[in-house]
Amino acid sequence: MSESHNLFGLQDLRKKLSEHGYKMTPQRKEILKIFVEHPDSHHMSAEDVYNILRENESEIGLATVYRALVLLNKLGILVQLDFGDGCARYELNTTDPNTHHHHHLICLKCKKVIEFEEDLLEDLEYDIATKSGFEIINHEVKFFGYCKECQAQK
Amino acid sequence: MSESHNLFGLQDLRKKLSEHGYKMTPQRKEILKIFVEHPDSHHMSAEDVYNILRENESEIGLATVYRALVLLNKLGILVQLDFGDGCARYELNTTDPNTHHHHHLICLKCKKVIEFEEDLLEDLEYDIATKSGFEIINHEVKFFGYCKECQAQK
DNA sequence: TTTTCTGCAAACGATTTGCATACAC
DNA sequence: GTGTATGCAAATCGTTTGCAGAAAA
Repeated sequence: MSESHNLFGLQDLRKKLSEHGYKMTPQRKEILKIFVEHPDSHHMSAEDVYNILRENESEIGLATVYRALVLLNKLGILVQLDFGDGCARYELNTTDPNTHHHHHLICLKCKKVIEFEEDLLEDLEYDIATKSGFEIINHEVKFFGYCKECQAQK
Repeated sequence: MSESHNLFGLQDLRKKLSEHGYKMTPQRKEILKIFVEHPDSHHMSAEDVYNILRENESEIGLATVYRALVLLNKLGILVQLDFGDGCARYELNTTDPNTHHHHHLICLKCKKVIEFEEDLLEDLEYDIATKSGFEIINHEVKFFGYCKECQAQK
């Protein structure tokens, strides 16, 4: 199935857009395409996306990129990330609604961001819910430290 | 002992400053005092601190506040926090170096920030260290959801 | 044809910085 | 005295917004 090999294809985009009263435009299409076609270069900022567009001879304006990222995030197609480097970053939302997403290991030296797929926070969340009555929808975990490479040169 | 009742007194400030080649100034003293004297109003932004200063008839400039906060953070006297509300926030560093700090529960509706004192991440950190070779220095955990009060009105 | 979208440039808010003066050491 | 700190205003950076024209539906 095409759906399983490409979770957020353009048909999905069109559907999600019209469901919420938005229109399908070549700009939105192209911006989403960048995320789909760059699965390796995660964590792209608006500026990153804009630069790739300009490399591709695309005439999409920066404001349009910002607006598209906010929208795709609202539609659940992209997830917004914050690594404390002063700009919002995004990645394709590949998690199904029932699972939480991966954690990030941020190297204090080389600023590299490593993904870590594991979620051991269920116990902690249950604990919080019972103790404080807080209903947890999502969580964000960042670990700061030194990656293998930087440990050597420390 | 005065030290136990006031972890970061002015003597500590003076010492930490001179240790690193900085000077003790009335401005830095006064800014730290605000954090010490407002233990309840945590998570203050530069603007918050500046407003309190102006209430106190203090003539300290906003740029000085920013510079002091950055410095006090660097000296380990303050801890910088980020709740995704577009500005850096700070609180007194009351944790000893061997323990991690508390977590934050951020209400998606009223934006309230609740502190949660518990640290069950040791297992997870150990897991990450062994699996990825990443040396963890610190972590930051944020839980997003709905506080008791907002759950009712949802 | 109606409404939303785009691109540009201007506005924005948080933070930083250059510079002359003032102050801590 | 020497070097750092301050205060102000201007600069910066990421992001948002107003508006007139362009393009989906």
